[in-house]
Amino acid sequence: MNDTKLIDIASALGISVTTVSKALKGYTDISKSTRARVLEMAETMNYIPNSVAVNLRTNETKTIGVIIPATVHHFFSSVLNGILEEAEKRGYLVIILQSNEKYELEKKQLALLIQKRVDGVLMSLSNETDDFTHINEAIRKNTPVVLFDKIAKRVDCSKVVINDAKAAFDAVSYLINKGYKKIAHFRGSYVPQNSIDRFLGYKRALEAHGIEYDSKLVYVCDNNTDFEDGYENAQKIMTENPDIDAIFAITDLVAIGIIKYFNEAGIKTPEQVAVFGFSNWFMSTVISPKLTTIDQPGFEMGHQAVSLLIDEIVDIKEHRPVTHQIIELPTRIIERESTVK
Amino acid sequence: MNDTKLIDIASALGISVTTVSKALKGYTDISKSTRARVLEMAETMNYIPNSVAVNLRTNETKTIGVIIPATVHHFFSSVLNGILEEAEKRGYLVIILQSNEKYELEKKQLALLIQKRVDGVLMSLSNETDDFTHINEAIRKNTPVVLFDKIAKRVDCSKVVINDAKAAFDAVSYLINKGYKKIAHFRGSYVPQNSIDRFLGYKRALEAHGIEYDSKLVYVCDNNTDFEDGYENAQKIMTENPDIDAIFAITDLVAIGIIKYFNEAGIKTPEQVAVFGFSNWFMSTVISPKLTTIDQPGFEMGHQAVSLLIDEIVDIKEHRPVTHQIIELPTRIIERESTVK
DNA sequence: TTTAAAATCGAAAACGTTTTCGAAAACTCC
DNA sequence: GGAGTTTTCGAAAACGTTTTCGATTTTAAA
Repeated sequence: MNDTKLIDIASALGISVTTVSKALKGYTDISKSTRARVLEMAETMNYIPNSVAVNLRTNETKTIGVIIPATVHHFFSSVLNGILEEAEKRGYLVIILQSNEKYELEKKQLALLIQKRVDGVLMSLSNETDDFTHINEAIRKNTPVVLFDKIAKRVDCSKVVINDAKAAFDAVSYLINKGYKKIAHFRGSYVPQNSIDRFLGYKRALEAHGIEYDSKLVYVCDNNTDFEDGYENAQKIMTENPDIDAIFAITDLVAIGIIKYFNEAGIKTPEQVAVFGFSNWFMSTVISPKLTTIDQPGFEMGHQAVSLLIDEIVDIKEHRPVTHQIIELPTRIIERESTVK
Repeated sequence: MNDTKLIDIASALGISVTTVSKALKGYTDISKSTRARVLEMAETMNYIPNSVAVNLRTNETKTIGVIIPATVHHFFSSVLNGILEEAEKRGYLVIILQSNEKYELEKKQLALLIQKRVDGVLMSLSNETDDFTHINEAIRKNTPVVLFDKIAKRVDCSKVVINDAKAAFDAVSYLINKGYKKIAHFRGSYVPQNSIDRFLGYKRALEAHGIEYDSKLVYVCDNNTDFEDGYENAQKIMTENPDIDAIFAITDLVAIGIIKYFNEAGIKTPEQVAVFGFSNWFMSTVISPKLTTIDQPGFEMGHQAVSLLIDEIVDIKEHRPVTHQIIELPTRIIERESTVK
């Protein structure tokens, strides 16, 4: 306790706090000799500046807030690692909040972060949010926001995303080119943009290859926390549409649920029905057969998001005009066993 | 921008900032009527207190820091979720830092958190740290620290742990009771307490059941990020000690590496050699055969750690004597396919 | 009507910095 | 030795709150 403050150094040296402060910060109007004395005294007295006081005076906290919609697992885990690494590199701390896919909570948490005076916030939208005034309000108040992964096209800010529609299109085209003909889709819920986009990619790929889209082949998996959804819908589809030969799943998690059911039910993957996942999560290489999937660069996404955000923070601080960027990270198909006969 | 401040409300109402502040905080020496006027004006002017100023004045930040040694994956992911949930419930924000198993980084990050004036810090030690002066220093300066999972017995603070030695003892005893006789152990590196304790539990269980301990049957897996270690050591042990009939692995991750190798090499699990994991991570039920493991309550650990920490924070604030607790969370065996013939 | 008690308010100090601006001291140059 | 420069320093304001303590006003009691 009893941290040493500027005034302690000042009185120990018989000089003013002003001089001490300037000496420590390298102002040029302090003589070499007193600067040296201050530095030494600060060292021996183990001086550590009080960040809160500095924050108040300088009006910046060197802290960014992050709101993620889901529990820290799977994909967000990678993003978070990217965020933490880049933030550390740039000298910022990060406060994490999770909205549990609830709009009201997301709104409250954003307000909390602003109240805490974070310098900026990174967020991925909850499945529920279709009103963006809280975000626009934050931006209007000069707290920069950058959206990642689950974004809103209508919000004017920087974003880092993948092209979900294209990735899905590629995935389904791959399946078609491999000779699969009756391809089902296990989609996510109806609100999130990436769920919509992946569905559209699926649909367009079918149409582009002259396969008629059949709405009976799309099943909804809106539980993001375990693979039960994929498991149960796999069971369902095999009684309702036993003649499918491939499933394109919205996430690796549901894909794994599917494969688990198939394994238990004695349905051969990929011989009888192929399975294609999405995200390239860690366990997609653990399961057997190993899952073909789309590599979604979560770590890189976290990196870029932080980078954009901090760039914008300093632009604002230096009164430069801010320009919003939309970074689209490349995805690629990771071919493994679940689609290769 | 241009947040409204106390003085704005005050001058709008023709009263002093003191009165406004008191009215907002419910002081009893403000009349009902002016209090009502202040509240209403604060509402219409959309007043939000400046947390930084409050922090400076009250000398608390309502923020806790968390230092985890490894990337946010697997076990720490669960702990983090528990931390976030409990912290939110108690009105604290959480700043996350990861030390990447480096002592120097851990030390630096702890100093950073203290400089930032967090009210307390939660940490799980890096594999490298065998010097605890940085932690003792933090505690001495009145920043409470609670250790979880990877702790140091010699640091005097609250801790929340599992009994690694007992859990390992139980696991190995279970294997012995199942009739396995030549049981290997894939241990972690030499410094971390839980690695040591699990090894000791293994050794004691053997001895308690009259099986001679053979140091040639313990292999070191010190890479915590993927399952290559388990995979490679599995390969190695089957040439060096092909007659083993069970392996007790320090984590599910290495257990999965083992199973992957066995699956590829055509070694039957558990018929030829059984595999026992540790932690009950998500994918232990994904792999085939499903993994028998020890359930390590990560979420609960996060919960309890935050709870202990915040209790201590308020004890210190109210000048009550602080008492350090050590909470030992129960573990249990989850029997699945990898050990049941 | 006077006095004591209670209710209501505000001035000012404090939290620990940073930064502006002016003053004093030390040089330079003739 | 005096005018002009350059170095070096510090007083004070500011960031936005909270809280102490005294002052004033109102109410109650006598």
